Amino acid sequence: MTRASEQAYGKIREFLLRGDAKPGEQLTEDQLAHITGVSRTPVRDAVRRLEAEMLLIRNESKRIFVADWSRDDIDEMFTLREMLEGHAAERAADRLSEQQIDRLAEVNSKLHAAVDMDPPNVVEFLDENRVFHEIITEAAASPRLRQVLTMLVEQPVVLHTARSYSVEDLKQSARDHDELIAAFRARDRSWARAVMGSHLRRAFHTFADASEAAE
Amino acid sequence: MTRASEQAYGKIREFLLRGDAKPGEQLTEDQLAHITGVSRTPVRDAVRRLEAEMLLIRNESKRIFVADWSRDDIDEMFTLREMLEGHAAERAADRLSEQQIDRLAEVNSKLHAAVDMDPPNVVEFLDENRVFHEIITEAAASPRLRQVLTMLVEQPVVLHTARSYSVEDLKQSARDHDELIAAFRARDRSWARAVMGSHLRRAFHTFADASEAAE
DNA sequence: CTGCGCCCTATTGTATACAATTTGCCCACG
DNA sequence: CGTGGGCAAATTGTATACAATAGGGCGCAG
Repeated sequence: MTRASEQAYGKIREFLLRGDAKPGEQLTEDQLAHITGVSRTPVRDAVRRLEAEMLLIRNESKRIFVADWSRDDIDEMFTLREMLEGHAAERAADRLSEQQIDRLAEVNSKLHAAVDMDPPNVVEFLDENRVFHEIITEAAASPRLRQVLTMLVEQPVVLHTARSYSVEDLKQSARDHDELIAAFRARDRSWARAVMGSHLRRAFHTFADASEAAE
Repeated sequence: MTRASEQAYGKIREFLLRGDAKPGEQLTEDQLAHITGVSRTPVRDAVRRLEAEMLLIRNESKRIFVADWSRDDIDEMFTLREMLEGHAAERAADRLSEQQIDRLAEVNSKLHAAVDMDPPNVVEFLDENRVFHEIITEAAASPRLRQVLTMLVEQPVVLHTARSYSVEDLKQSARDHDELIAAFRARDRSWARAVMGSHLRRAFHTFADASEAAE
């Protein structure tokens, strides 16, 4: 996908992640073409990708809607991520170069810094968090695993809810990363998997609690 | 995807699974349009789907090639299936209706029958096997899980190699299914997961042995 | 007033022409 | 003989017009 198609993908994704469209709302290819400034052809490409990531869904007659995930759906998403990223962490423990581990440490220090700001810079936190996890997924050196994990992308509701996380929650998350780095330095597959597992499972509960509190 | 797009997908997939194109071979959209009898537009849709299933890959300049999987790649595929289908089996154990379990038994009896023919009907075996696993995936009632699993589809080389499986290997596979059905009837999640795990891991070794023998 | 069917409109699907990019070749030049 | 530049051909990307299909509303009959 070159310029137009890639641009459409990026713009629509941002549009969805920012929460500009309500879950369940219908979108049309024409609308999206107008928003992105390209024709329907590349928009259709972008929509296919976003469908695969399940940010968009189609009804029985191919119309396009903004995905609407229940709490159970999100639970299931974290469970799948736990399995797959746990596996990725195991493989990464065998494969990460020292430089890559240093890079993880560097990213995580930025993440700590974002938390320590007043107020905490949650957007920065989420960005660095994504990079951190991507480095691990990449190091797992499994094309299928990577492809599958890109589909289990953060949902708008999760990103939105993250803005109300407590500083303590964010700090704990960064500490998890520290421990993950320690596991990698020790080349301990099982440790890495276990930390990743509890990291993601706690993340789910943090989300669920914040989500309930918001109601 | 309606007629043309769906038709293109089906024909190209069959084309690949039958092994009509060699791994690593380049294909062009025009060629595929000619083969499928539709224009490039729906072909491009179909190619996107087959890319997601990793039956096709693109090089750095977007040209299309038949995927070529190493033994390690296939090992990794079975490992991912083991995790995900193991999880699916757990969920299915809680959710399968009695009728669905009966249907599994019915499908598996056809599978036994296909094995008992002389010579064994391997194509029929593989078809019924796929249906069997799909029923379980469906019963897991997790859209993401289902979507992810459809990507971990059988590779041409696996289907091709299956033709040289011994009758005993095929029988063992059908027996695994019998045990899985027993686990479902007992509503025993752990049992179901364990059987699914060993079933798929053995399937990998059966493949790997047959594959080596062929060399 | 209600239910059914038809038609018009909204929306997605397909074909095709053209644009952009990439590849590979050929030839000039060192 | 090798190497690099540039041109032509092959291939993918985009726009647009038209086709097919689904949905919603309106009128008519009961």
